[in-house]
Amino acid sequence: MASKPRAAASRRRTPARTRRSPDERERLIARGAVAFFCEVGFGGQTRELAKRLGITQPLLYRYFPNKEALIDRVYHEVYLNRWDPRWEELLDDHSRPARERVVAFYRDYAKAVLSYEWIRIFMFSGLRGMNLNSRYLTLVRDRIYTRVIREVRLAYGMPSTADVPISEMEFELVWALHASIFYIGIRKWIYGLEIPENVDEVVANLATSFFDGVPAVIAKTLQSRPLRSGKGTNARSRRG
Amino acid sequence: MASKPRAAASRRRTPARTRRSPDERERLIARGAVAFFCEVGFGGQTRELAKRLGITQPLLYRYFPNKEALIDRVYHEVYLNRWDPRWEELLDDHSRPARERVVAFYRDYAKAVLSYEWIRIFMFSGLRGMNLNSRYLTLVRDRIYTRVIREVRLAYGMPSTADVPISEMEFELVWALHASIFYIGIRKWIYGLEIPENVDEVVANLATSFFDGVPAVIAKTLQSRPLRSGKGTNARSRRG
DNA sequence: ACCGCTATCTATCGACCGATCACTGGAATC
DNA sequence: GATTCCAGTGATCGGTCGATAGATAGCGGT
Repeated sequence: MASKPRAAASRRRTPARTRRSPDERERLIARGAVAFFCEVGFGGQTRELAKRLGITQPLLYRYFPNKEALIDRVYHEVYLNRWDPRWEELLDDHSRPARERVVAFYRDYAKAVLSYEWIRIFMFSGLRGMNLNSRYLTLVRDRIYTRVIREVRLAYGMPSTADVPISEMEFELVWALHASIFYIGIRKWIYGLEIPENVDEVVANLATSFFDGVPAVIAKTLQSRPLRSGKGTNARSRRG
Repeated sequence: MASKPRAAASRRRTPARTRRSPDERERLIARGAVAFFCEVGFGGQTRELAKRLGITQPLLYRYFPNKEALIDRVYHEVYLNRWDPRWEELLDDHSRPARERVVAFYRDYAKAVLSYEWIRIFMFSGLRGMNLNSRYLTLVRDRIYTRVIREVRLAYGMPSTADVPISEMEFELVWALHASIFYIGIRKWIYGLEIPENVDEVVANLATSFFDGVPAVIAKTLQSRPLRSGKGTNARSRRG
């Protein structure tokens, strides 16, 4: 009975089987997987994902060997292709005032990062114990934070970062700015809180007051002893 | 065969059955559940939790009707009993300078909040779509943010919050401080990054520079138009 | 119009997981 | 030291979920 085809029925029960090219189907699945997993987390079920895609669950396994590969694809989809190389160029462009550049960068960075997908995938991958977050943030520190501090030093006539290495506290100040911006996304996309309508303006204010307020803080902290960091990812100091 | 007891075996196979009072066992389970779920997330399996507790999985169901009840207990264990009523008293204590009070509060708050359990449970519950986060943060805003802003206003001779209601941008400034502190915990307990050894000092610096930097920012933003907020949780303005 | 290829589907397997139930054995009571 | 009580266990059920295998149907080539 199970093997008997019931095609004799009057109505063809074509289950909306839309045949697509492998390339297109894979893109569709990858895109859907990003939307799906960043909403429900990586514990989401493949059947549910398939249902949202309008396909059957086994079809996923024609394009991805297993669920983990699908998740890896989501990571690549979200983490890569989101870094804008022009950010570094922008911060290096000495034809514009430093303050303007820093503010412009953070406005742009916030626009790229304060999205539902980015914020949630970032958190999910962090909680899952991936080291993708730390790798990404190491990139941010090396490519962005150092540039921002370099420009601040230059703008206020402080010694260049080549002469006096960046202190832990300086990094912490940039971290604080980064945090206050990123947390806007957390408030909205994770806590479900309302945030100001004009995020761009808030970000601009934060970046501006950072730039204006930094020298006072640095001057203050230079009087006290410097922070000792735990033996760390970023401690490149190899003084024996 | 299934019902036949195989007690005739030579060696007593007592499986470390330690009998405890119901109260104590429930506390043990609740405590273990907090440690377990905040590590692996709420998708963690009851069998694994039981194994860590050194008991069998069905025993969990003697003390909690189902997994969801266990999770609820974890929430209560972490969310409640963590709010310190003295925080409000501290911020209200006009015998000390406002700046000192704000800094002292944030040092204390950071000490309570920058823990593995709190940070991770907070994130997990947020990603799970609970509204516990927003309820908690509404509490923070009403009990803490308003007091902080009130004291800042007072300290700098600005109109009282009773006369001129707190602006969106003022809230955003406190949010930024909150974020820069909370994010230290995220960096450590979610991203697995190294953070400065002396967190207390960093927090003190952040709170101090917040207090010192606020008037300049407020003055600047008062010149421009105020932020319009999306119709929101916190918009108590009932102007029809 | 037929054929072959393969994208897609139906059916199902095996492991896992939350939950239930009847039984067990340690200790308190007499 | 027999009895009772109940914290704790072993066994298992029903549902879920990732993954596989064989059947089916849409499309291009001839």
